[in-house]
Amino acid sequence: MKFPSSTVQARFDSPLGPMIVAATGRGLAGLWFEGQRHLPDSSGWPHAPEHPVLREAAAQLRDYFAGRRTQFDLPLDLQSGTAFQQSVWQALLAIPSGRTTSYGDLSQRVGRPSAARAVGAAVGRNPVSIVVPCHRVLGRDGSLTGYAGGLERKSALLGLEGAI
Amino acid sequence: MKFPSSTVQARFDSPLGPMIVAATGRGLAGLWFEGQRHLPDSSGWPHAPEHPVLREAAAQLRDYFAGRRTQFDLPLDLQSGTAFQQSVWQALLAIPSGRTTSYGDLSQRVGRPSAARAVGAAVGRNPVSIVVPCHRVLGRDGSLTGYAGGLERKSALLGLEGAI
DNA sequence: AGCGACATGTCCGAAAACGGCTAGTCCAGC
DNA sequence: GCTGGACTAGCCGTTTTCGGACATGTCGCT
Repeated sequence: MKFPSSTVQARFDSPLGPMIVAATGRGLAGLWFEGQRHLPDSSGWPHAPEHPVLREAAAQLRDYFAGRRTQFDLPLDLQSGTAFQQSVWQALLAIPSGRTTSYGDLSQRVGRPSAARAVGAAVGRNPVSIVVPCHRVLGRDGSLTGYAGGLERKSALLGLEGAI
Repeated sequence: MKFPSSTVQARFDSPLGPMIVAATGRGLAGLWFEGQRHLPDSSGWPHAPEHPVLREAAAQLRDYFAGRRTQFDLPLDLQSGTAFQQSVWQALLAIPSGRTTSYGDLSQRVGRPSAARAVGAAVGRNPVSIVVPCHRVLGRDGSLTGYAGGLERKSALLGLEGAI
């Protein structure tokens, strides 16, 4: 969970609570609910509400929460994670809106069939909530299992996407 | 021992063997004998022999080894160390050429009178040999004790400075 | 059905090891 | 007596190591 010193941030007020958006020179690098688990220390990042990537992200998020958008079109910077984590996060991007998958399924897709548990840990560290749809991963039996932002938010997001 | 990704390096041939010089945007950040202890991994740093700081450092070092210079005038970047290490390295800069001091004395000057041993460890990690004169520190009884570049080089430097 | 065991990558805290030390003690040698 | 070497026991920041805890799933037993 390491971010370059050039990272900038802004605040975004979502229907599910206030969020922090972060970007680097390469693209959107973070999106967290305030107070969620695994929140990085963002105190050193300058606030840049006018940053083009942050502005565009906020716009698309507003559309998403309004039900007018089902997928995002933004440059992403996922380099904050390890190689394994990045491969997992990349795999998350392939899950379409309205669909869900399981940790075990993901582990197969990533080429580590027996690392379902490690995949769970990696999914939990996803730095870009919502845009990288970690909320679309359920237990094999369909249980909600967990969400860094709280299970209520997870089910709210799935409801919004019509995947309940 | 952490250096920013913007670090650049060059090679410098000293009478005591080849050395590596490194600089960041803030100034001279490293000067090591090839193969010495605690050598950082410099393989990722671009070579920039024409970098102004590196050029000037090489020039002053040539003068130093020729006996034409007893102190250096260069911007330094010591941020690669912890707060404690930086305070120790800073204290080293106060030791004039031709003079020596002891680890215990340094520990007092740094405000940690009983941390002589920790000071020893910090001195050993000094990233900028010669310019930050870690070779001017001896045991309380005047013994050479140690030098990351080898004791021969330590005594050679002290001889050059007329401090034997 | 329910329960235990095992596989897996990463992070985090705790504990131990590791030094470019020193002051103190104790003995040989002169 | 004085000196010097060997040994000891504290000293302390940093680095390394180690043990759990996780957003799981499959297998084999009861």
